[in-house]
Amino acid sequence: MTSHRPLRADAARNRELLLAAAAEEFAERGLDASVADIARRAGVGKGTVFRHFPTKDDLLAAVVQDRITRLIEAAERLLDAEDAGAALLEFLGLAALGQQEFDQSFLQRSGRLSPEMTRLQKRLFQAIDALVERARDHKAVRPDVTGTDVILLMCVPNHVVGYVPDPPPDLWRRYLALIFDGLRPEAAHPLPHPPPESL
Amino acid sequence: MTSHRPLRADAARNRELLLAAAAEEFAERGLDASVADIARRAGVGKGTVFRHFPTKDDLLAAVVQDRITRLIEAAERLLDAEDAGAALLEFLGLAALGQQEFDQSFLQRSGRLSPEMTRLQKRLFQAIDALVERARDHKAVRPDVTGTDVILLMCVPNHVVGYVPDPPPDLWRRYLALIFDGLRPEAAHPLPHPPPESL
Amino acid sequence: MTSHRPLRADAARNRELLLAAAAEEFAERGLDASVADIARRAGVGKGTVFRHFPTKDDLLAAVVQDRITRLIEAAERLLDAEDAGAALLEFLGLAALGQQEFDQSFLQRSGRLSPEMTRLQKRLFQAIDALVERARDHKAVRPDVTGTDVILLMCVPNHVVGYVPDPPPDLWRRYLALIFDGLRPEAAHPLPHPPPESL
Amino acid sequence: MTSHRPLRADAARNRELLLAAAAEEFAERGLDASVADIARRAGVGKGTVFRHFPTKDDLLAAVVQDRITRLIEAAERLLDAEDAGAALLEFLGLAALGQQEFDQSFLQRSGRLSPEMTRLQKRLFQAIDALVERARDHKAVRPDVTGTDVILLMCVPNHVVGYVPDPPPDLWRRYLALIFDGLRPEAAHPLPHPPPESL
DNA sequence: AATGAATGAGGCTTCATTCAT
DNA sequence: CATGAATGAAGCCTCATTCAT
Repeated sequence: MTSHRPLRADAARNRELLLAAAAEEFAERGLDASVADIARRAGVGKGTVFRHFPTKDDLLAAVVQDRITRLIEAAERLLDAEDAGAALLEFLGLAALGQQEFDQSFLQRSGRLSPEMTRLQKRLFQAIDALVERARDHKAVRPDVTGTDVILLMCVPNHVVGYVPDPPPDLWRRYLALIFDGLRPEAAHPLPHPPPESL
Repeated sequence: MTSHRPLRADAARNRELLLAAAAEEFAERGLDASVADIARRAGVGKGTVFRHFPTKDDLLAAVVQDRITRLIEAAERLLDAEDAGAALLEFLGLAALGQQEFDQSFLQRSGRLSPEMTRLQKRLFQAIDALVERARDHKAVRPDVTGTDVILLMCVPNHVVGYVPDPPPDLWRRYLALIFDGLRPEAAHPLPHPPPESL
Repeated sequence: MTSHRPLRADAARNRELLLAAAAEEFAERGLDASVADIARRAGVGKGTVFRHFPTKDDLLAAVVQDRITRLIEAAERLLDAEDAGAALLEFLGLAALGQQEFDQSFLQRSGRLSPEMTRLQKRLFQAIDALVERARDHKAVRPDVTGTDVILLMCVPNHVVGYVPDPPPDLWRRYLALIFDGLRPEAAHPLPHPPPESL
Repeated sequence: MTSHRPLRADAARNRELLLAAAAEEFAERGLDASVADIARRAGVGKGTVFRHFPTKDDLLAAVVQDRITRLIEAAERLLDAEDAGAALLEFLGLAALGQQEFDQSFLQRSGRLSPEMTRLQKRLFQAIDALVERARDHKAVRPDVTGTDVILLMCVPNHVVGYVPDPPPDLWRRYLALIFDGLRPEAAHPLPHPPPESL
């Protein structure tokens, strides 16, 4: 997909350096991270950033695509797990871990996504839907919870940890556990509103 | 506190228009919302913003103070409610409702707050602590949940709704209910990480 | 001259307050002194400034006119003094004293002066020319020095004192003395350039 | 000092263009000269100014440092001249000539100077002190005149010429000569005030 | 007539993006 | 291809001036 001619070795390496640097910088500084800082962190010139990614937004999109691809792999792999509840929990853990502080803002901008990204997003959402359905079937998750709910709650652990001044690196596990307990059947009270149709 | 002489009628009106416009603009665009846009939305000139709020940060602070003050009132009033669990739930509902137009990100920046704001923040947090303690005493909330946990989760319902394209106005209730179910004793599983000490 | 209808008593008083405040503020802060500060110093509203002086430049012009008028009086009075050299020195002292720190910038803007100001300026210059001529006739001043030279050097004492951090209030007298010694015949060496024709 | 790697050819050229434009603009408009005007005069974009000088103050500092460095060289070189009086006069001439495009108002603000600038300023002042002392020893200058006096009077010739509408380019020589005659022993009258201690 | 609120042009600075080297 | 210099739009803020009260 979108397979342009293969990059020269050093160019490919720069691309990876940039993606890594951008991910870290966006994580630390938010979407206002400056291109200059990203370039510096990657050890390349500012111009090189724009050779690889015509736009700052494109760079962000590439970072997001990277993440989303890994999430798809994880989700699809976990569909074969034995314990459906544990599988869902693990997926959410991987999602939180992989995004340490990286705001899932790509969800927000469904509108402006590239076709490629839209495709990937859809595939991820389908995998999550399937994970949730299995967990629901196994009574690991309450029946009134949908895949969309889980998608929306997926980024909560990292988000709330962002409010803590110097957060311990595993603090997100606490909030993932709390959220997940809310998805279990045991404490389920009727939900006052139906789930949203689509994202 | 900070009660200067009463403003002229039109000035007072502009101040309110500005606070409202700023709250909306900050909610929609985040903290990067431009002063010019806020001024336009309020229907006043750029300079008028600075007559009322010498700095963009001051404007933000005023919006936040507005919100926080209402939250304090609600929390302290609900401390006298009969049903401690229902009181906590209602508080969280009021918080979500009031914040529909405003991301609670001010919690994040304890560092740069004015003394006045720090004072208000502390008072709000104490009231929430008390609400949670009462709810815990009444077994409406699991024993391993702290006030700080609730403070951190408080802004989740609105936050996740922000990811939904054209959200129904009451959708947040669904996610508040899910979160709250996670706080109940019934589904409690051991939490893998202690709560953060302070914010 | 420019005798509009006489001002009401309080208006006249405000005009004086403003002229005094403006003179001080311009002296301390330079031409960047803000109208708001002048108004505050005079104890009136900003709007009142503009009622009396349509423009900040007009206010400055009025201050200057005030000074220039007093200088004219002094110069014309001193034309009758016995000792022509002492008279010139005294005039320069009065000029420095009266302008304590007030930059003689009106000289600089001969172009944009009002007719009234041009008239006054011309009258002042004529009086100074006469003072210098008399001093020259009495051998108190070297023969190759003109009135224009003196006009140009008139503001030097205050100007250089402006470079001293916390100047003693009479420091300008030192530099006036040095300048004046340069005008005396005793040390006169040939001047390498003719005087400018006009200002 | 502060010798970074050599600039690219075009960048070096722009830096010089900017320094020249800034010197002219500051000379004409005073310290309020706008960065935009300086950029326009140099024929570069506004942003380029900030690439070379992060702050307007830094630009001013660079201009001043340029001037001051040349003055130091001149002063230290002239310390070896035979005729001490002629040396001082020549120094003042060079100062006036070099400053034709730049008001020496930086002397005024010892407070806000960078350490580097303070160092240079001190060195210049020491050299001038030495020049004056030698001239005094050779009876070329009256005994009651100090280096500080000369420093203060140094910028007078250009300053007064600034009041003349279309000044001939060498007019400053006339006023330097007049000032210098005031420093000679021949016309010395007792000075009514001691010199300032320091700048 | 006085006040001070409102206005908007203009100043300094940042930063995504373009382009000469 | 990579670099970093140049650009200019856009942001925050100040202040002379206008105008409703």
